[in-house]
Amino acid sequence: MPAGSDLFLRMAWQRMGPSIADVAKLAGVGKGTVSRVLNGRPGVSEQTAAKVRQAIRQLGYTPNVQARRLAQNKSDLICFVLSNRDFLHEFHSLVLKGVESYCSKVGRDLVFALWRYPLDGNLASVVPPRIIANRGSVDGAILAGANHIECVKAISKLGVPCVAFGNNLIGCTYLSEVDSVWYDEQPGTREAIRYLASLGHRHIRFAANISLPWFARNYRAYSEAMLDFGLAPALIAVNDTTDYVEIGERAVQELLDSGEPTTAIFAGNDVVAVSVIRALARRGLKVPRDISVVGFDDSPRCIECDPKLTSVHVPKEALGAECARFLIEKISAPGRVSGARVVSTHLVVRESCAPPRQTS
Amino acid sequence: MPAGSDLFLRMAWQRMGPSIADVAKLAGVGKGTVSRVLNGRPGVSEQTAAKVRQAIRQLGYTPNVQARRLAQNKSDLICFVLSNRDFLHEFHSLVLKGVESYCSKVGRDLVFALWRYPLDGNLASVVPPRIIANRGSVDGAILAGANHIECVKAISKLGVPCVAFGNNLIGCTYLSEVDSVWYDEQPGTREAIRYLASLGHRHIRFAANISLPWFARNYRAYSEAMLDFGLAPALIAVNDTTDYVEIGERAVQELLDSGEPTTAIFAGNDVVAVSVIRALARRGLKVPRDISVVGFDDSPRCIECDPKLTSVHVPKEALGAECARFLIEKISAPGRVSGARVVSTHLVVRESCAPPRQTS
DNA sequence: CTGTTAGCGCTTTCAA
DNA sequence: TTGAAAGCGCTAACAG
Repeated sequence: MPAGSDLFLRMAWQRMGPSIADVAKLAGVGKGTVSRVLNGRPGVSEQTAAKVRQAIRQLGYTPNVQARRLAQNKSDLICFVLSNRDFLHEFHSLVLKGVESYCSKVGRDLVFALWRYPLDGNLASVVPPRIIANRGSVDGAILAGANHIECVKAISKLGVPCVAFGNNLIGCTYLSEVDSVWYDEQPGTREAIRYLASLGHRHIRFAANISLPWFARNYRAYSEAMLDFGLAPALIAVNDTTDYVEIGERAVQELLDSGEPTTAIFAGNDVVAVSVIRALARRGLKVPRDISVVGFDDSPRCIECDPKLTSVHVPKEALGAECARFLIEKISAPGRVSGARVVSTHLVVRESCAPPRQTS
Repeated sequence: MPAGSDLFLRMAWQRMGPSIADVAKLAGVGKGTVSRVLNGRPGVSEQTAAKVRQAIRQLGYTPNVQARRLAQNKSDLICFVLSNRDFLHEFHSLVLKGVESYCSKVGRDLVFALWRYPLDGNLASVVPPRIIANRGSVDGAILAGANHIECVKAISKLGVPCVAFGNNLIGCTYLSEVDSVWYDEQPGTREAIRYLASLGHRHIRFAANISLPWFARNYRAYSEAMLDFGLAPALIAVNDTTDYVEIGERAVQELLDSGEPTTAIFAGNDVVAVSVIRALARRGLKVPRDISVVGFDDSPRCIECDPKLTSVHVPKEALGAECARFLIEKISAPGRVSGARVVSTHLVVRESCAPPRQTS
């Protein structure tokens, strides 16, 4: 690689702009001084600082990020890892948005990576995303999507600071098993049950595949809330498929077959809820006239369907922002922060619930 | 910063792993040789290569990306810029997925950035995303979302290789005005019209806000196809709102108010189409019995609604992959490739169309 | 085939 | 308050 301390030559040789040395020479100061000005560090007289700034402007100088990163041994890059998801659905899109906002506010950039591996907890064949494995590539990682807890631990052990999205963790037995951010399904679920009860409902059933941990957590919150209001929890389990639309359809079928009295259905999430409403409609049952439905997530489809869906709101952007904040704290104070952080949920009332039909 | 050529000291001092020098010393070779082995460059005997690999394994060495980037003056990073969008909707999620697949296949990582600016073409107050402006941060950029053509040109002029998503470009007068990738609405639109015509439809109306360039392009494709099939194009324009749901509702209202004979509606996109179906249903009109509807995009909601929506498929992942391929070609052969690239569209038939109702 | 050396552009002592 | 100089870890040209 040619040396070329001459600015013009270097520019001609490759699109490599002026360097700090060029600025220093033009301003008639040392490189160190330019660096100090650049980083707003104290100990430079206003007079020289002005000279330096003038030179910077004149040359159209911008610092070379790579060089700075090498010298400081950091990257200012955060990696957003989406694990075991086909693509960014609305939920994680909004989480990503929250992460992005926070990062750009604190001057960090965001690397996006997908990661796929079998979720059975067998780490033997799992390799971390290349960008994480490459030392120095990123300062830390946010593990979103669905992760197995052992994989999160493995990344941590690599020495990469990381924070995981809690609710989709597989094999996690307690909140703070790894550094993570969760949404707390309890407050919103409680509100939903209270709301349905106040409408007069007593037979509220929960529909989902509770072999999936996030649905299992929702179900637990539902059960506790039901008991607190003196109602009997009842589950419509469709545990042999992970296709949300199918879960909804099959739940309705099972419900009607069983003949159990039911005036409201609490769906595991909005997709299931919408599917339930459609399946009900196909059988001539109208929501909320004949039966009430509440969803979970508060996704955009809540207002795109008819009737508009009452749903438990999950603050996805706040969740993302919290992940980013937590991670950056970990990065800047290694070993000083850890545990789980939680954001709350609440009910958003729309049109899909009504008092139970009087069965005279 | 302490020197520390001693491995142990350096590791204790900071989590900075072994360097190429440590490997060289352990293997009893020079740094250059290690570098050659690392990069699979020829000119190393298998014997020494084995020694080096052994040393690498023994030390658990991984190359420092930043140092390599500085030395080679490149970042191996591609920036995916989402412009003027609140967040990643399904469409761009899939584009991003396509970009990610391609990039990870060729060993490049992906930086995600949001960019907001007024779309009126007034560049005065527009600043490029920081990551783009920072020299050396990324090797190139994919400009997705909705961009004003002048902003794309401005980024190019910065010396950053870039490729834009064409269909959402504002102020673009011809395909190859900037390096871009487009989906071609013609083939799919033509198929849709042919299909409706073969079903017996003659009164097919297009519903959208054609002040939005993407809808305008769809409308033009629709018009041409109609004329080719000897049919008269007819537009239901709702040009005073950009809310797709509202466009659908208002289009139906306008259609019914006008009393014009209409047996099929070609919606500007799927959201408009679904909204049209719902608005129709509220007025007692059933799709496809009373009227046929076709959408555009082929988004996931096509199979989540009832009836399932017949729609023109846009190959979003392929589009993203093409953006990435194009950009990487530009990066590796500066000035040698340019222009516009196009991916095709096709019709996906589902349940929302039927022969027109016999109005006896 | 291989070791040595001179950078890449920036930060950070250290001495003045 | 400042300049000089020694790195950061790697690549690439050059000499052997």
